[in-house]
Amino acid sequence: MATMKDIANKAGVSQATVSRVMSDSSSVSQKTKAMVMEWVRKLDFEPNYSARALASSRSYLICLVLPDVMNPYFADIIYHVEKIASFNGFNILLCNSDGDPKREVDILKSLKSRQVDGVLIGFSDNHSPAIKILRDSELPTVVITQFHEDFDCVAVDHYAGGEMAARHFMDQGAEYFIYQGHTDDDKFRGYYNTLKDAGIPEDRLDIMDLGHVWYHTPQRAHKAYRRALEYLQNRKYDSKTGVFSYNDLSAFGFIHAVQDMHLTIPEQYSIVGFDDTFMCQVMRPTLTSIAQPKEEIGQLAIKYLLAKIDKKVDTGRESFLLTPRLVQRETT
Amino acid sequence: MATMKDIANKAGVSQATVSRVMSDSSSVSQKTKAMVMEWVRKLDFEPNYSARALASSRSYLICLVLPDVMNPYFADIIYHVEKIASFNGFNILLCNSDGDPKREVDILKSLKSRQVDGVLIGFSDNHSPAIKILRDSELPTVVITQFHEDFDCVAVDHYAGGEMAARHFMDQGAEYFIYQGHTDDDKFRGYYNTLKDAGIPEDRLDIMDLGHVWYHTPQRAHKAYRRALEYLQNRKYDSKTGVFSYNDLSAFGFIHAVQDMHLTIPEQYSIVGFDDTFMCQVMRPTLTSIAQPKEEIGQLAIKYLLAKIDKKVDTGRESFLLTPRLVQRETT
DNA sequence: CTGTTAGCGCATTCAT
DNA sequence: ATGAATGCGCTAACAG
Repeated sequence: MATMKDIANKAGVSQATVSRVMSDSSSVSQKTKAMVMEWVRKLDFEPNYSARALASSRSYLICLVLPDVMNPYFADIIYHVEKIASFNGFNILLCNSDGDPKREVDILKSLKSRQVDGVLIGFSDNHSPAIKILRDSELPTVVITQFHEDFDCVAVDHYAGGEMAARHFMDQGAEYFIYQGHTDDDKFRGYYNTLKDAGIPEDRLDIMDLGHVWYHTPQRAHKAYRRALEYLQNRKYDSKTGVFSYNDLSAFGFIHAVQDMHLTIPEQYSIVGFDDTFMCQVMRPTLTSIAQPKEEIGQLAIKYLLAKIDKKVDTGRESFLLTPRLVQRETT
Repeated sequence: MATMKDIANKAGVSQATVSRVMSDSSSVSQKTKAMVMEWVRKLDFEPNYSARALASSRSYLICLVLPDVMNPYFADIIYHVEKIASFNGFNILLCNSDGDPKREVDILKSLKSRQVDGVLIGFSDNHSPAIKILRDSELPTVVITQFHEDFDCVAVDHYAGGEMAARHFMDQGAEYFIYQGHTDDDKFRGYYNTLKDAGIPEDRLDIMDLGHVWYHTPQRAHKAYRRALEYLQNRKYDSKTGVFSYNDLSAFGFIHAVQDMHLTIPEQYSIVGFDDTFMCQVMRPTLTSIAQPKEEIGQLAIKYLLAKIDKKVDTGRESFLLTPRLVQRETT
């Protein structure tokens, strides 16, 4: 590995001049610049990041902390973030918190010593102790997926998503409504409030709580399936029913239960998932789902973070609330 | 951020002693060690990685280069690799080559200047120009997923996988065989040779080439579906047929075509996918698939790489060929 | 426009 | 067992 010193010797200039050429900041004459660049090419020189980071406390490293890198939703985010980051000369340090606040704390503590330039994080929990650590670190940060008042955020309007599902069901003529998922969630609130405001009586809304986990496993679908089967077996009501699920995987579970009970989709049961994962298009029947603009989330988050790092943005808190979109398919 | 100097001042020792305590290598008296550690705790000291890397050329950074981080198969690998790496004090630098040799080359060129300690890579192509660069860099490297004679590898025996599919079909009484995918692949060879050796005439094997891409998109399934539909519409043969697909997504495409033609699974068409992604359990009918031991691949690869970095392993080339496993479900 | 100098925080060699 | 000194490769004043 050639160093600036090597280049300087060959080109007959000082090491500082080589540094100037590389950062092409301050003034360097065209002639010496050309000289230096020639040797940079000849010796295939690339500046040492560790040395640069040590001297300038700029590592060109962005840490991406996610609760579950296996989840296709986050995998999408990783892809778009990495793409733009690398395009701008930054590398991604990927950390999986596993939805565990302890791991999250450890990760964030290590960031300062890694001298990362910025952090992109999806918290495992909005009350994670990691939050204080991150705030105290004063690292440029952008929170993705959820909101947190202490940070700049790029999130999706889950409330609006719930609203969309509710309206869609009513448009389709549903008279009874089910929600699959935990109720401490904006998408539930949007769903519930919209139905209530439309005059739907409370006894026409059933809630099937499946607990909340980040893990993206087939067990999710199984659990939803079994709960749904049990539910359908004991059910007498037969007007058109809308089923809104907190994620696609659980929606598939419900679909299978409906099929096993020889009920019809979408005539008797109209189903809407959440996330619009690629499975929605692959499954039969194809699943109507609320799509989160994953590409936009990732791109916006990393672009905003890079701008913050470059001090191009610093006017206090700024958050982006992206609107989801209902993608209609065969289940409705 | 406290530095060793700060600790040294507080503890009344030299910075060198603090360094010794932190690396707990050379001899330090119990007393001074305790003193130092106390201040390390009090000041919440953590060594600066950039400085350490610069001085010792050890970054505790592992670069994971993958062709498609969105693919669930690789997402699994990322998860297991990150887990073990972080447990051992290493961080993961994640790079997506997008299956593009040019990007791959750029990534690998940058690794030296990043001073990464090791590389875990899944090549976009076994003839990628990136290979020479990586070889010349002399960085500790482990290649995952595929084989390459110039590197240590952790791969899966695709040939055996094809063999398993072939035998499985014959056991089920299939008389006609289809292969979906590109034929320049060991899983095809294993499939083909096994059938041939069993006396199956060549005209009983159809190949449906879908091209080879890393990208994991629903379009894959659509393409497979349309090709399969067209194929089935023109088909007269009606003995039991085994369909072996080079990945699960394409297998689903075939399944849908069979369903649309009102043919039966597994009576008329017996289908086996590859990868055993979680969709196999979620889809109806559930898909029989050749499972790659993803967890084992990831764990073995990173463990072996860490051992190489620690110079605990250096006895020439060593490669691991893991055996896949057929998971039978409803499609066979 | 360019060279000199002084660190950045740590590992490491050489003394003691 | 420990301190002093040196250098890793680069950035950032400070001179000129």
